[in-house]
Amino acid sequence: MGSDKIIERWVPQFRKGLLEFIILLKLQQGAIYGYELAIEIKKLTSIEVAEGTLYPLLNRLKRDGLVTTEWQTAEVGTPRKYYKITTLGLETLTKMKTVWTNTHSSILNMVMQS
Amino acid sequence: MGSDKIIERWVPQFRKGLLEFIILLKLQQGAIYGYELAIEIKKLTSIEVAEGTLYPLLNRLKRDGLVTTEWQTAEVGTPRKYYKITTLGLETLTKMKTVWTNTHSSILNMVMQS
DNA sequence: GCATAGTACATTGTATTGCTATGTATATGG
DNA sequence: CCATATACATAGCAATACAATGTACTATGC
Repeated sequence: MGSDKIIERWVPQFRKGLLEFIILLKLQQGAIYGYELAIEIKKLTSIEVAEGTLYPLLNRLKRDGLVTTEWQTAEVGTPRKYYKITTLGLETLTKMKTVWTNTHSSILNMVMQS
Repeated sequence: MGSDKIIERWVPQFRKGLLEFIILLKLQQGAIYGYELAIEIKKLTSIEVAEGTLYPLLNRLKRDGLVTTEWQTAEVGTPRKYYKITTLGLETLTKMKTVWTNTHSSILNMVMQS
């Protein structure tokens, strides 16, 4: 098996948890609805989030109180469910940033040593 | 539920996949056995790897041809199984470094914007 | 009118994988 | 002897990314 195949299997695993972090980062900039969020994430990180990944994840964030939701209907178009980050979400995000920063510097050290 | 509790649940998810990357990074510096590897990872990254996590993971890496193993017996002490990175492992590691770097810069951009 | 593509949300089932718990065996210090 | 540390290993559980599928509305071209 080539390394490409291995990477292909690894990347989704690598993303686990990371997606939650990325979504909260994006939500920090303002409320957004699911479909737009998927497009934004792809634009910003080149990560293609499947809808079967995104919606359950957003529901988990809501269940845990990190986001709230609000339906918005317009005269035209399908109703959109907007997600907004809560105080708890912002608190959590701050801690995630710390974990990310620490992990990054550890890994950077290991890369340097090699 | 407080943000600490949420982070506690998030961190293991965040590590998924990352562990493989960290292990290959360490192995790049030379062969090492499982028990020592766990201690090294904790020292380098503050990540406490449970043995029930580490050994299955090392076996996966072996199954996929990223590492080879060799038993080494000494006059005293328990025999140790040394893990050595293969060419395929080094190839894979290079690609993982790229993914890591790209992801990091994307996230950095999102952090900046906020 | 109507077909096609796009927008928007949602669920089910599967595979992967980190972790807890547990087990085996050897070595060492009190 | 008995606790602790070293060293490897497996079984079962829980979390989660993803593919596949479904519903419903809108926009565009013909």
